[in-house]
Amino acid sequence: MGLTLRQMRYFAALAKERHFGRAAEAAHISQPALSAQILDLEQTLGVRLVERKRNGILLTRDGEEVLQQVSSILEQVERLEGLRRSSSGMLDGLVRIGIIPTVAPYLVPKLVPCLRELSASLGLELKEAVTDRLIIDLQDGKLDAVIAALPVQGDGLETVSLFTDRFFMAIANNAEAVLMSPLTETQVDVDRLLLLEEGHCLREQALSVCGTAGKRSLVNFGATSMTTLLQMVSHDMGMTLIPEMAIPTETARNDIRIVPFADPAPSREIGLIWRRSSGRRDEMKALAEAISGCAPANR
Amino acid sequence: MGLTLRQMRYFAALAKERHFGRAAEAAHISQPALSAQILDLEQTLGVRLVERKRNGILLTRDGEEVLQQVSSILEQVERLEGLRRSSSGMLDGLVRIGIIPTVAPYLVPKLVPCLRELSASLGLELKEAVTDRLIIDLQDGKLDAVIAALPVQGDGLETVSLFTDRFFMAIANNAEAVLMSPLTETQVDVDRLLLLEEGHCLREQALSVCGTAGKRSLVNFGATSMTTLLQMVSHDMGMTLIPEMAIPTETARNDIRIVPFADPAPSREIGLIWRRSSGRRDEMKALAEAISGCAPANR
DNA sequence: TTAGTCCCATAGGAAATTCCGATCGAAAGT
DNA sequence: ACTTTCGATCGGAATTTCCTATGGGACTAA
Repeated sequence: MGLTLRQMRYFAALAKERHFGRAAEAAHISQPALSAQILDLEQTLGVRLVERKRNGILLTRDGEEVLQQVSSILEQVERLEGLRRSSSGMLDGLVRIGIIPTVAPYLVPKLVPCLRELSASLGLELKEAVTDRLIIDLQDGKLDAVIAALPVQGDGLETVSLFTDRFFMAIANNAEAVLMSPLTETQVDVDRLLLLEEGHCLREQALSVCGTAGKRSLVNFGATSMTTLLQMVSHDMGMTLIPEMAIPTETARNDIRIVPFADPAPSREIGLIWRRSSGRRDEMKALAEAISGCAPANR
Repeated sequence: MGLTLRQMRYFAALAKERHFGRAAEAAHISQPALSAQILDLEQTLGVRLVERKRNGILLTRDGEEVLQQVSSILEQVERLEGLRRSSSGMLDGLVRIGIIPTVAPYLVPKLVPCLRELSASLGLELKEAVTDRLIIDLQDGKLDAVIAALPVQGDGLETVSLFTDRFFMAIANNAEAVLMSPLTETQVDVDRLLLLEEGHCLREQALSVCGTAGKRSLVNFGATSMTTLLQMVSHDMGMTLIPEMAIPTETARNDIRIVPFADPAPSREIGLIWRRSSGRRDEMKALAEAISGCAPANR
């Protein structure tokens, strides 16, 4: 076939010992075995590498040249060989996590210090995008895990729940409309419901919660983020569904009123998703544990 | 044992095709064979390299890293493999030749253009030293061939004659001593015989020619070169043996008289010497041919 | 659900490579 | 000539690699 590491290793030994017998001993093989491999190497290279002399050998000029290259190769191989990951504890190296936009701003600030505490040798790389995009990237191997609202569909994915995030309604403090608390879906003025743009799962969830499955001709500004949405709310342009985890951040100003829903309060389930084939099930479970251990405490 | 090129080649194929079946095909082996080698590689490295998915595979981050190294190694190996000397015509590459001091100055000027004409792709590296030194270097592989006066002794050497170089006597034009021409050895005033320093074969040859095998208490200035020697001659400090090939160069000035010996004229045999084990017998024969073809024409 | 498909892993035996011990042959030294 | 040294060669054993056939998981399509 052509050129094996075995041949190179033996050749290197021979070049070092300058003697077939001793080189064979150093390589822990018999002299004929080494002899044959060297012969083979010479043949495949089409070059005489060593000069057989009475007292040992001498490298030909070609041999010297080849030795250079072989040494370099062996060195590199050795470096590669020394790579054996001790497959130490879980959560090592770089982990790339994708997070949906209606979770990221509220979770990330808690998540980062929390995970860094879990493992100092953990590199985080975060990406924010809508669920579909994240799932594609996950399946393409561009991400290691995704944090999104369940359920999520896609081939070869595995999922674990992180926490439940209840929904509330947000309305301007000085709103004309008055909402009873607790709220029932019938009270929602669908025409005044503000939504995120297409693609955000929260948009669909809001529509679902407010029982507007049918009538789809509603005012639809298509905001880009929760923050934008709530800015619109505070200007009394309407009302919007807000996840519990977003409340502390988004309602720091006091011009928004949060109205709870009547039991059973609607909610979304935030989960961690990864490729089943990644074989990192245990790591992911540990990661999920860490996340849910710090996330709900964001009050 | 650990890490073979085979594994790396298969891994590279797999990384390229991202599919075991296709990679196996590309590598001209069966899918299980490839599978096994990849498994082996993963085991020896102690790292999961690929993620097996329903539709093909995905490299893990470790896999990407390993691929980098593997590619580099394979590239280097390929470069090495492409080294196969076409073992083209003889006399290629660099040839290191050692020449004794009483030949070099007169032969080299002819030799260099002559050999360059023989083969354009021939690199010459010349070294001048006394025979013993040259032979040691030859045996150590520091030289490829030696041009010296025969016979030469040393293990594992092979020899071919280049040409015969007759001896003459050189004496000052206005010398007090008068020499009959042709000369017989009895006419030589041994006390006035000038010699090169120890180590030069010409010194011994001169002593031998002049029949001074026994009496060794002669004026012995120990000159470093023929040129020095002849300068001494021209100042009538004595006479010296001069090889025919040195005459044109050394007697350009007209203050030296060259006196031939009576038949049979004494001479030295200049030959080419190389290691039998070099396996370059044919090249050496060709080289010798080239040298003797240009050398005697130095008149 | 059930059958079908895709894809990689495993199993078992065949083929190729590599290895060893014994021996040969060339080159020097005694 | 006799011995020593050292690499090459030989024949068969041990190991590695390979192939075909099959298994088994994960989706898909009835």
